[in-house]
Amino acid sequence: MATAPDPEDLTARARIRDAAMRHFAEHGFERATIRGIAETAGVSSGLVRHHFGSKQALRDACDEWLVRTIRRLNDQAVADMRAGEISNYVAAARSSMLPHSRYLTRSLAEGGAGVLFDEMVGMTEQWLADYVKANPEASEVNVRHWAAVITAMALGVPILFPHLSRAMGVDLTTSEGDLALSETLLHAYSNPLLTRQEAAKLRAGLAKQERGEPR
Amino acid sequence: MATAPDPEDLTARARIRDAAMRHFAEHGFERATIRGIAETAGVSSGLVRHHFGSKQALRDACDEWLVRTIRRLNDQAVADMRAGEISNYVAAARSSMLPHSRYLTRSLAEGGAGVLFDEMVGMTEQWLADYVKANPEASEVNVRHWAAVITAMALGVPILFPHLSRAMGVDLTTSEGDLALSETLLHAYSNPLLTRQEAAKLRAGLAKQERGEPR
DNA sequence: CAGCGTCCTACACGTGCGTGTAGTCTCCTA
DNA sequence: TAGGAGACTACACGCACGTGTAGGACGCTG
Repeated sequence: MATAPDPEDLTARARIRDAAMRHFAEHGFERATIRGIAETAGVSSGLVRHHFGSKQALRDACDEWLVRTIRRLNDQAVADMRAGEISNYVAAARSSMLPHSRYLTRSLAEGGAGVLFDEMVGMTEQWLADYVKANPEASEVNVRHWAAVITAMALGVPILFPHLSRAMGVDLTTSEGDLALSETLLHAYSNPLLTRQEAAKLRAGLAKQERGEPR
Repeated sequence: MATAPDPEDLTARARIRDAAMRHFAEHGFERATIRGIAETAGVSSGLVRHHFGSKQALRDACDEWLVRTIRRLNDQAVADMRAGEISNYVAAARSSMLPHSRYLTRSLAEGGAGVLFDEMVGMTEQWLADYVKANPEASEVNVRHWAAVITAMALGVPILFPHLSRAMGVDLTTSEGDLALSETLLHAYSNPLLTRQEAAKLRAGLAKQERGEPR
């Protein structure tokens, strides 16, 4: 289960990248410094520049590496699931994302990691295609739009993790907190806030407003 | 309907605060500069320091002003709704938030504006209390937790606005985009992704895992 | 009018940053 | 063994930033 490090790892380049991901995750891109990253990696700041050229390029390299890593983990999880070796795809995806979630959410919130967002939307879209097949009454919507909105909403949770933790009154980094969050998420995903009738009514209101009704 | 500016407005202090909100919203706290804010406000950079003391204090003042403003608009919307003058509370809240949404979402994503987040959770919690009264079958969850999660998820949409816009293939800043987003949101809020049976099953799995099952 | 507080500007200071440059060391290859 | 490329360091540059300081302009109060 231990994620085998890339063969190219253990090199200074890999150490720099790992350190950069930690610093970007913890302090954000702006506050993170090349000198700090270099120190964490145990190299000189010049070497960072030698390997990556610029701070922005270092960030791009981190994004790209994360895309590759998550894609690999996802492919493996899908294969495991196909082989019947694993039952809970969501849990697998979650555990593969978790070590990088802080980096990922920061990058997303800062407007980066677009490729990853799109990829997640794509995965969700595939998932929803099956869902719509089983629930034809939900097919009145553009599935890609739906997938994008669901993805954005789902990402709101890790992005606002500190706020959420405080508002819930539970430290979400503990296992109790994780359990409480998981239960709440299951509840949220299984309890619609609007009935289909209410939604239809509001949708009609939207259309009317669109036709020129003042707000 | 035009929001009357505070009497203290039009002063240099107010102009600085407005400019700061624009810069923080557009560039984020780190990238925004006091000199740039001062230029936008048409004053010297020293005056910014004179009125607010430091960059962080300026940010705090912006947060505080936004809390006051949104609270005022919300109270007014509630009053209007009680008086039967307005039908759609969501639309009212949305339009009152919209001008500040970029500032708000950036601040939230950067870990700030905690007071506002908590306040939104509180509003959602009140709303959910009514909901649970009407739907007693949904009462097995901690309502505060539920409110916090819903709030975080709902905020994921504006926080990831650019990503969402790109993934949907629609410019969400246009009225067509706004309509598409609204319809998708109504769909998302009225179509649960899990049945209550599925959720119960997964919840049982969670409990089992908690009791020591290896992942 | 004198005094004073407030609003406001101009300008300098120190710092930490990303970046640039020159040079050393190590290892591989011909 | 010569040489050359890549890995790596030390160090300096220049700049933009937040912050500090000195002082002017205005208006109010005695």
